[in-house]
Amino acid sequence: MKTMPNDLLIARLQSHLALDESERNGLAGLPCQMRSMPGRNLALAGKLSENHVHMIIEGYACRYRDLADGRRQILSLLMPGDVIDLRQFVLGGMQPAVATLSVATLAAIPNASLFRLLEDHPRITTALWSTTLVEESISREWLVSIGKRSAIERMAHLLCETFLRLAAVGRTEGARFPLPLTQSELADALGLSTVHVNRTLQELRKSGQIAFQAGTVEIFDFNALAAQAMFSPDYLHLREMPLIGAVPA
Amino acid sequence: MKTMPNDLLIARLQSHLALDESERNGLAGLPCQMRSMPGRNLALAGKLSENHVHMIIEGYACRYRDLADGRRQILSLLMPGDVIDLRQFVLGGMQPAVATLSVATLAAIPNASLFRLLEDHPRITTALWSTTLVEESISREWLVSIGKRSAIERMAHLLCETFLRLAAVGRTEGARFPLPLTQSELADALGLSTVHVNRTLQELRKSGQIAFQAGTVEIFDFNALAAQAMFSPDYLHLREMPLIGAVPA
DNA sequence: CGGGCGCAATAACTTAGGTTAGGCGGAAAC
DNA sequence: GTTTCCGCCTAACCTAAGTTATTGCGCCCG
Repeated sequence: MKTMPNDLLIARLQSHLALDESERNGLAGLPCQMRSMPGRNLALAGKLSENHVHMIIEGYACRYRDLADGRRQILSLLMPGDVIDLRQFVLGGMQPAVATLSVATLAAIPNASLFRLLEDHPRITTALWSTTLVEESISREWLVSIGKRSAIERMAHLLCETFLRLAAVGRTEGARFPLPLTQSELADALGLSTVHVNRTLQELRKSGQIAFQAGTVEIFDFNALAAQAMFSPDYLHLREMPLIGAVPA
Repeated sequence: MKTMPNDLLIARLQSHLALDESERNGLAGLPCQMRSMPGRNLALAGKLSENHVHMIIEGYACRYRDLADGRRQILSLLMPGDVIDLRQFVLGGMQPAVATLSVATLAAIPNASLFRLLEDHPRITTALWSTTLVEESISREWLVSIGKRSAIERMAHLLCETFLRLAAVGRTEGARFPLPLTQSELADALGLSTVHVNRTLQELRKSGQIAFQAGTVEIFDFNALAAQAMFSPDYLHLREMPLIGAVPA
């Protein structure tokens, strides 16, 4: 049961760096408003307060960039446990746009409270830093995908990655997980066209690797899919990875 | 004159966050060994001590990933002022491989000294964190390039980005700057084939946009090149950007 | 000083993936 | 309850970029 927002934050931070009792207590004491985003495809641009740091509690969102002529690139998927606006918190200025991909609920922590907490507990700064480094690591892996992997490999890689990230926060059910993206959103994430995403999914279905309907993916043989994608999970920096073996072959 | 390694580090950190006197003094007092890497194309894997954080003082390097079947993706270019191994410092574990792209000289700071400094000056942690966030921001922009920009746009974008990054550390001369990459290294960075990099460079030359010979690039009209690439420099998070205007049109 | 090698250049040909254009079905809207 | 719209699917065709191959040059090395 990780629906308490502060617990989710603590769990996320501890997945990279062990925290002591007083640090955990400090985090647990952070004031934290819940904010629910009612629908999909909502740009969060003006909707999120600049004076708060937000974390996804439930649902999906993405970072994206639009080019002047309408091309769009989705830069990352954001899932429960992911913190959205640390860049803004640290560097100020703008960060890439964020939009929901499903109904979502966010937790909002006032910047000032977080600042105060970090003054008392400098190691929490390091823990938060870690989460941004992991995000960067994922970004880099996407770079490898888009730069060097074929369409099927890319798709397979994204599915493997998403499966493990969700498993780490308890959002998988066996080999199934929710993936509420349209094919054209997948296309924007993978640097492909919508049509080709469709072809690619057909191929993965026909070869019996996955099922994907109604926003739910099922991976029939994780290890095979991972091999095809040249997926290796180190870059996710998950400390525990009990689930790969647990997936039925 | 930024050849003193600690000064370069201070300058880099201050480009994101103003530091006070005692913080600057602390940084200036960091012990720091110089290490020179004699040639290009040296993987730094075993060569860098895990007990030090390294910064590039002179020369070029890159992060890269090799896939099992020989495909390679260059993930980022590292230039004077860039810190190489903060991920390892914070998260431990592996980070993507790094290789030199020219003769280079590095500064090595013992992890232990840095840890001690960060305990006394927590804001320096935030400043270091900022540098990794800027790197991430650049990664994301590469993602946009490889995902959505055409070959010429990609090349133009890389040249604009590199020009500004080098200008920020005083490594440009007017509109010229060193870029000691082979066409096949450029290909690995841009997600293109060597042949197509060649074609693309020819085209940029024929249209009078750039000169590129002997490892030196000259940009004849920065603003035009930036427009073609849909380059906008915000993502580099440079606080001062006096140089765009200064480039002759 | 001659042979080999890495890099740039270019040409000929192939292909993965993009583009355009429909059709089909379900769900929200009126 | 029909209309509209959006998402999925398919087919035909196109093109940007990949692949393979050859040449030539400068440089290091023997």
